Amino acid sequence: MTSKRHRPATIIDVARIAGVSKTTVARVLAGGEQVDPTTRARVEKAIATSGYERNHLAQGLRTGRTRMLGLVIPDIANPYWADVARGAQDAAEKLGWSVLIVNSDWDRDREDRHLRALRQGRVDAVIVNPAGPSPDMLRTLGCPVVLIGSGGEDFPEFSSVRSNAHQGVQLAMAHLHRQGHATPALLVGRTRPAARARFLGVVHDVCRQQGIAPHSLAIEDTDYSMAAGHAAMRRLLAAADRERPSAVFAANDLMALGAMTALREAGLDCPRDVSVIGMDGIAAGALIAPGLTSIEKPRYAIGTESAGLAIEHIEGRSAARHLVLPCRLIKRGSVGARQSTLLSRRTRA
Amino acid sequence: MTSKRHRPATIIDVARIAGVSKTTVARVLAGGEQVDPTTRARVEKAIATSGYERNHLAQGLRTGRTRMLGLVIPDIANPYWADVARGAQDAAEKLGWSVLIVNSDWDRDREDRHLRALRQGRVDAVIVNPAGPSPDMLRTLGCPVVLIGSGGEDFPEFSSVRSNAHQGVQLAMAHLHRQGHATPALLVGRTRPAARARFLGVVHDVCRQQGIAPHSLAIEDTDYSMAAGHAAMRRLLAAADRERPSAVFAANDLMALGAMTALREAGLDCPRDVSVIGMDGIAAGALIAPGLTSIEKPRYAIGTESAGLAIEHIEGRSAARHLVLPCRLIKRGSVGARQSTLLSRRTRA
DNA sequence: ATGAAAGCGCTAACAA
DNA sequence: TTGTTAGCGCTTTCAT
Repeated sequence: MTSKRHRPATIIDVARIAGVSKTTVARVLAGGEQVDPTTRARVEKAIATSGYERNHLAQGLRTGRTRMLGLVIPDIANPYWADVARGAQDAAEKLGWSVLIVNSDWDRDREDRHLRALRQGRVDAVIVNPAGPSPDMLRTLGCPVVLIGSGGEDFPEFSSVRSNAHQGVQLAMAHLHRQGHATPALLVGRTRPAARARFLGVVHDVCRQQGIAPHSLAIEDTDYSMAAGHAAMRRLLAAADRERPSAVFAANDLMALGAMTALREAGLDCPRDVSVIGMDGIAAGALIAPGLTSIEKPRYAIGTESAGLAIEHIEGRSAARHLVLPCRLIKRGSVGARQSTLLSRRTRA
Repeated sequence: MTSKRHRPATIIDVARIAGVSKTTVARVLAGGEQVDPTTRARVEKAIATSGYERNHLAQGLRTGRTRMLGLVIPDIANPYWADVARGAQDAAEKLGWSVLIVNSDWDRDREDRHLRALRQGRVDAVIVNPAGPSPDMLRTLGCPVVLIGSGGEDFPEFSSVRSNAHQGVQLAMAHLHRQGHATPALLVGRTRPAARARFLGVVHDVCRQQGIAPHSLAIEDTDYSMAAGHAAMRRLLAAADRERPSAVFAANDLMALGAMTALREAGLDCPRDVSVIGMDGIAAGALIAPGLTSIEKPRYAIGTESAGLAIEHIEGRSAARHLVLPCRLIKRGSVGARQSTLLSRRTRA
């Protein structure tokens, strides 16, 4: 009387049941090149009856491949990064890979620790939004690295994927322009100087393209939060030295939302009195009235593309590549055609 | 002249450098119980100079433990589940574990496939929000299972973690009651009959506790979306056969947001004319004016607790347990004190 | 077409 | 306190 074993079946169990060697089972498992159809059938039956499932750990140890990708992002609870993660997962899954997600919380030490941990035999490549520029750490990882986010192209040796900020800003400015708002006021965050400079630089480029004098745009320096956007809008409305802008372009949606609140509180109508456009395309923008017009970054695609690139690199194809993905204009109610000055004066009184 | 090796260092390399056996190195790695301080120092130096990092795959294969948890949720891009995931990750990380997240998209087949894949030697336990009731699949997994979400307690054999819907509804009803709204109208989704029944059941229980006749509450059956909530509110306002409710209690925030929009369009003020309370505590609720008062479910805690439970089970402690975590009232502007009928009539006219 | 045997990097008896 | 040895489950030569 043999005692029943409760441990998962191994390749050896299958071999015994089928009356073959484990090599043969392995061959069947591998998509079976040269195995006799009869043998194959026997093995397959044995696999089914034993409930065998391949042990990825053993396979990984032997082959040096885990078919796992590491994804280091600031925070999975942030909707932006959650979308990126979902994209990476979907692309990976389609190719039979998994994604191990870790959070850096924008902290370089945490990021480094995670990168180390991921490489301890767990993943074949990492996709990372670098919190701090630490090329040395990345270089010593000894596995393919794909950089995502704005800092990506600073390290040409690694592949990178980012959204096209220039084209996004252009989309926004062109849309405003078409509605008669050639010189919107700008709401920009000052807390991240690099991001601020990048944003303003791009806006100026676009202005020149559209034949607008960059310095005719009012710039209101503020913070990336809704409260800050609210305060900035109030300042803009209170400024006695210049006319009220017909439109406001906020560098993110949170500020745009704050601006809209300030407008409402001031008894002004959006978009009739002031149009507002944001960037990011956060979900809340669709839930308010009027809906927030915004520039949506290709979050999901950043995920899918970076996963694809990572897997490509692991499989030896291709040198480092730098992908720049287009943004999209989400038209909702917060941008409208400019009223004639007379009309807007009248409604204001 | 020895050629330089570019493969990662193994325990054997370390042993050779330190002039000891790999067992000794392993002992140092394990937190080194009985190793001579001198030897230990030599080994540690060897570890540092070689840049050695433990191979988790090999360790896992040998010990049968991966220190990885599988987390099966409907969708990581859904903020609710992203928060749960973050909680699980944080709790796991604190104990030196990792979490492998996969998405079921509320599809039973996908869920089953993922569960299978996770068990192929990758994770030591799974935490799952079951899309369909499939206890057999879970039983045959051969590893600890923790169920999260409403269906959890249907399988007493597995540990479960869920929010306390009863207490949450009680919080909402009590808050409304304190503000003079004893009999709010209910907005409930009809698409998920089980959830609908559960919600109404709980509301009725709470009514009885508070001495309110359950059937004095108007019930508007609708859908879980914002558009549906909007339409439902309009029906409520148009109903000629009963007075306009002083307050509305929506079974989720999306419906509540829709209701608020309908109110505004009808020229009514929230909360002066009609108070609104929702459930979920979504981020958008804080971004609109007035802020949406809501019952927040303990998403993050569901994650941390379920990860803790899973790890407990793996380490052999404790039998199945069923955790029920409290909800929290987020007071914002959408619920206000009831106006006297006279007053409300006047403002309406 | 099939099998025997070695070995991936590690841990855990057991021995010394 | 330290070392020897076996083996986790798999893939991969190399024989047959």
